[in-house]
Amino acid sequence: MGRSPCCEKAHTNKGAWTKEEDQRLISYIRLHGEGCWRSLPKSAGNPLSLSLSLFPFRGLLRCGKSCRLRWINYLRPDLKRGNFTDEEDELIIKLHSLLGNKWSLIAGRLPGRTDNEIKNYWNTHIKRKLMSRGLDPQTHRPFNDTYQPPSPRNDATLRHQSNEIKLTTDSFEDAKCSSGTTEETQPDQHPQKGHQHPQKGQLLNLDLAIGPPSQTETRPAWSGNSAESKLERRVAYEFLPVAPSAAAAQAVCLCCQIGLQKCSSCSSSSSTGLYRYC
DNA sequence: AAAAGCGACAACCGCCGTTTA
DNA sequence: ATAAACGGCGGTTGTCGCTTT
Repeated sequence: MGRSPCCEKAHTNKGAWTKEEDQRLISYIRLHGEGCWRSLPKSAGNPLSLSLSLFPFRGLLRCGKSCRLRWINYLRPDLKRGNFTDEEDELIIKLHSLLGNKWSLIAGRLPGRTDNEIKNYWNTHIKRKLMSRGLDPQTHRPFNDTYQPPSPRNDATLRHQSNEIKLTTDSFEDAKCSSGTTEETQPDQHPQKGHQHPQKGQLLNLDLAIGPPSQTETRPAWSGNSAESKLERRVAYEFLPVAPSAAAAQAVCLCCQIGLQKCSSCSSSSSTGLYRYC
């Protein structure tokens, strides 16, 4: 019954990666591509490999999970290194206000950035930045504002919504119908002034389906049937005032929606394109 | 110069949904 | 049908380097 373990934990390394290990992992992925992390340590660590020159990844004593993390967060060639720009800052803040701590979803909107990187950056920089503005980093509302918006920020709420989505958004029609049925996700019902969530009728197109091939290459956002991808769909449709097809025709891209920059699809102005997913 | 404090970030841990034997 | 591993994610921790005292 069940599978056999991918690696013997007693014989795997832990802690910081060495340059040698990195090189072995890179070599392995160049040969075999990403994915199949389960088989990676076996292949990469196969002592029967003929020579180090032919099998430079030989002797990689790491568990597949660790290899995946190292690759995704550090070794991937498309990673953008260096400081976050102000635009990225603001985008992260906007996305966090909508998605909560869904770092992978947020990272999917920031080409070359990883969820771990964004999470760390959030905890070390943006939290403080928001607090200095007098805003609660979790709710994105002023500290003296006691209203607790029912949003996807709360994990329990998330799970609840994910379950709900299974029942309500399995099709476009369902999504359309359900968008107005859930009390807790009606942003326009917040009684207080100054609430930052977009109003119903103010289309918020996160463009989760056709984003650039950053991290989404291996995770097509709309194709899955998981609770997560359904949640993405829900977020995208949350504020749709009309049928999705009609909404798509009117859609304004994310960058324009949050006021970062204009783009040719949404206005006559040109765009420099960093977040231009239109 | 040394110790303490702090910030940044890589890596680990544990959980959850999915897959597979 | 079931149990166990996989893959992915978010939260947390450990470590390193820089700054301050």
